Amino acid sequence: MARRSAAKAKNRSSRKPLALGRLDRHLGYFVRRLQLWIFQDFIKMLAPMKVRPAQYSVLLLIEANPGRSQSVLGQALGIERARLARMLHELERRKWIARHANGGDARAHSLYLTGDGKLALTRIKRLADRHEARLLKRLGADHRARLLGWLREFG
Amino acid sequence: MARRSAAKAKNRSSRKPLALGRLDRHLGYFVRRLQLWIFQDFIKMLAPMKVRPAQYSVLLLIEANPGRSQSVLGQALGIERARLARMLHELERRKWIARHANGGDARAHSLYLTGDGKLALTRIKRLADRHEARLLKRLGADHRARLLGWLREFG
DNA sequence: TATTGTTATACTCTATAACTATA
DNA sequence: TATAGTTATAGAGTATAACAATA
Repeated sequence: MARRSAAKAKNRSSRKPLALGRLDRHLGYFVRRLQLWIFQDFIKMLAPMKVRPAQYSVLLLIEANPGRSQSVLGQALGIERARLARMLHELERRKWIARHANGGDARAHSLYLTGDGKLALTRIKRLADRHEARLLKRLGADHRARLLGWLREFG
Repeated sequence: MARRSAAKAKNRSSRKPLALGRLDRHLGYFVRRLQLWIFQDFIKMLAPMKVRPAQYSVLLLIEANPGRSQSVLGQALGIERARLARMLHELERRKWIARHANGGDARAHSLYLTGDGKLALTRIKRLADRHEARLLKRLGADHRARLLGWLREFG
């Protein structure tokens, strides 16, 4: 039988499940696994808009805080300023954000969403909601709420 | 006064704390922040041995499951086989692991720690313990234990 | 035909350093 | 002197594809 020989072949290389060893005691290992699952699901669900998690967080923060500078934004999100500069160029190329002169400081740029950006963000949020719903289903409402509460405290 | 003018300069660009907007409702955002904190602390504490989180997880899994193949190891850790091949070359170069012929399958390599590798892993574990202690202090014993329990369920 | 391990490429992200123009 | 933004480079990690040897 094909099924039996496939099972046999598999047995040769992965007979027993692997022991985690000390990894089982490391919070970082499990946090990383959850984070990977979430980001991969996010990227998959947001694929129609080609938006990655970091870009999404930048768009949301500009929406909630229009007119602020790159350095402030980068600090809030923990994105290095060199990386943020390139990311904003990409978002500008897509006509989703605009950089204007900052009244008080000629070195700084004030960041805003464009009309296109606001429109795109509406669609992006709908896709992000779907992702969040899948996560909720995976974790359960109770777990999710308590996890969120604790992690907010940590940050 | 220097202090006052510095404060004034700061006020111009970061007067108010930033609003998180919808980010505050996304579990992924907070999971990512915790994961970043943990990995950065891990890398800092393990700097004397120049070991990164992924390498550490590979060493622990080889220790707990000697003789298994690369493909099995990679699947267990979610590391892509091409990436794992390069990582194992690096660990082999440092004389921490060895690849032997696998009895049943001439395509596969069986992975083992060398004597050097076991010795190094002893020191690595001590540093990893310090990292875990710092995390425990940061989170609190209660939070940590409950988080670990929940995240284990998820994986 | 499928799998194991390898090499190669492209892209994202992190971490630096160096540069300019302001402050 | 220090800061805001830019450019460049190096390294890690992810995602593919293609390949040789073997199953």
